[in-house]
Amino acid sequence: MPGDGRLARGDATRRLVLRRAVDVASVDGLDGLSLGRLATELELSKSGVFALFGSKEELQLATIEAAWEIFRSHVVTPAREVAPGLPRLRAICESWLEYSERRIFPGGCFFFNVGAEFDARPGRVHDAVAAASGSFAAFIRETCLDAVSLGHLDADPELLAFELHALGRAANADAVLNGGTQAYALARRAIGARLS
Amino acid sequence: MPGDGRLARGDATRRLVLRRAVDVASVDGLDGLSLGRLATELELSKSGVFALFGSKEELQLATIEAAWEIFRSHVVTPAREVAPGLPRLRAICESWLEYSERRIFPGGCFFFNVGAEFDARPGRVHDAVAAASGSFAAFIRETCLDAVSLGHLDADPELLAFELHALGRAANADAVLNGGTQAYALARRAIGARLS
DNA sequence: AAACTTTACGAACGGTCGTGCTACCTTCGG
DNA sequence: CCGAAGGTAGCACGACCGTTCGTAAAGTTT
Repeated sequence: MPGDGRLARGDATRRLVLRRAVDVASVDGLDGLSLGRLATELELSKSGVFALFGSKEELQLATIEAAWEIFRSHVVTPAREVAPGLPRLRAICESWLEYSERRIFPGGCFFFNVGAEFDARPGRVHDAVAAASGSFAAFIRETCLDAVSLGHLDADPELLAFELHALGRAANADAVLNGGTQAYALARRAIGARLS
Repeated sequence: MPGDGRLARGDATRRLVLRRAVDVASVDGLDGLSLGRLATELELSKSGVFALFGSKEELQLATIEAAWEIFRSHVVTPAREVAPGLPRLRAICESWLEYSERRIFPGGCFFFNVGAEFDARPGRVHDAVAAASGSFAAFIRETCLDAVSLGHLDADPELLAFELHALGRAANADAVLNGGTQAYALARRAIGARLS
């Protein structure tokens, strides 16, 4: 598509940079991101990449937003199409485990990694990560509440949500750190026992 | 104490540097460690700190080892003094939660943070982190196995160990990221339900 | 007392970082 | 058809990075 005017408007380049940025950040962290590295790998100029975002922090924030869109499209949106309550809860857990296991981000769950990276640092990046993470936790919690109030389950919704979220993240952590898929099998067994 | 020969032998300086290094790394990661920063904060010369370790990677490995010693003294050793089986299992969980909650490392659990940081990167640092993390996981697993074979509990030991480890790490992650102590309360409830 | 090792320092290296500034070039509005 | 707007590149900056080298003390050994 030569002469595409929209390319000049930069949205395409922005997307190109961000697609690479989320992958890099999922492995090396948001601090591991560097303008120069992105520019070299994508055969752009460092100043061009810089001008697209204005500062490194803005690049980090844009990367979080881009990762959040990808996360939602793989985990949240599919689950929302399933009937509320227990079926949706099962769908959340399964799509999340697949999202981690299939390495949608090469370093495993993006938000697990950057959450651990910025958990104890103040600033806008921390807040953005916490907001995204908290938003997904709230989604699990609400679905647990639905499942209980619909009579699908007998449990404390908040406690159940904490447990399910914990099991998924532990599977991601163990699998990425040690390799193999055994952690996912353990998580599926534990989740299944809780959602029987 | 002027004229203390052992001080000159550098072990004291090494300890001084490592004590600061584990704290810095628990917040900013092992990549966030820098020779210059450590030297400035401790009022030493950068080359002096460098000479103590020989390379940045060696500093990172030494930092992991120092953190592991601290971790063991706060979590593993106290639990080992408790009777095997269920009592020891309870002790592990409680001492680990206290270790996280009391911020023995200012950024929360050291191995949670550096585990997430290096999970998807190859190299000696990754291997050292995985070894430490795996060693503690094995300790939990063995204690679960004892508890079951002693008749204290009826459960799949491996699954139980995975669940307990997951709950603790999730409490650490949520508490450090969002502040507050609610996550620890949730974890204690979930653990208590599993160890009844 | 002389020889040697260890500890720590200061200066400097090549490199990369994030960030400006300037200029080119394409696209778009009047 | 022209001028404004904006994406992109080139270049330079100051700061910090890990690393190396030479050197001055201090401690240990002989």
